[in-house]
Amino acid sequence: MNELLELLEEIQVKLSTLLRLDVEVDSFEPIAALDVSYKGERACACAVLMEGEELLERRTYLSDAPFPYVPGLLAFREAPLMLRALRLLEGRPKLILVDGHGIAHPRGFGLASAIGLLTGIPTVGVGKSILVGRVEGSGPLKRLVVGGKQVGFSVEKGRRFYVSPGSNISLSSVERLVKWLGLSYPRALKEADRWSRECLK
DNA sequence: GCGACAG
DNA sequence: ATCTTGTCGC
Ligand SMILES: [Mg+2]
Repeated sequence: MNELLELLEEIQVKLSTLLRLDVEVDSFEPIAALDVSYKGERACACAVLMEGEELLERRTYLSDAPFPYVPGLLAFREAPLMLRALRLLEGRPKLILVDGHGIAHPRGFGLASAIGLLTGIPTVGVGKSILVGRVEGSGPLKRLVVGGKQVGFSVEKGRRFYVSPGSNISLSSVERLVKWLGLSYPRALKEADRWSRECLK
């Protein structure tokens, strides 16, 4: 089984070379958000679509968790479910927020990167804690650095969270997005979290 | 070898 | 992520 995990890690290393991190994105809406909740082996992925403060759509997809949780390999557990929920959306998001990191990952290929590569849509990873890297700088918007290179931001406004590009979007665009969000945790992700949990009750 | 380790 | 009740504070 360790061989399988090593194989999956090698796949991440190769796929990371296919990421597009030079795309300037200036239009973020309609914006989608993805999250997954669990109840034993049962899993529920939720995709929401928002425009301003209006929740345009809310779709959920239920199934059994296809893969266990292994730090660094979260994409193999949640991406398949998130993609199914995403496909249920009728509207087309200009950007997707994912509950989990983007390139702020040991091999530069987190959950948000997988979603971005598989959809071609700009994706941004939003984590509530650090998987890899350290925070540098000061102020409410700090730099998240890995191996001397900035891979994202540490955002502070009440609760602290970490943001990094998934794919199809540049680091500078992510910075503009964070400022556009007013440095606060995205309402869309709160909705996705709430409803993914709700559908398991 | 030991500790860290998204959700 | 989930397990879980009350409790401190705005
Ligand atoms: Mg979540």
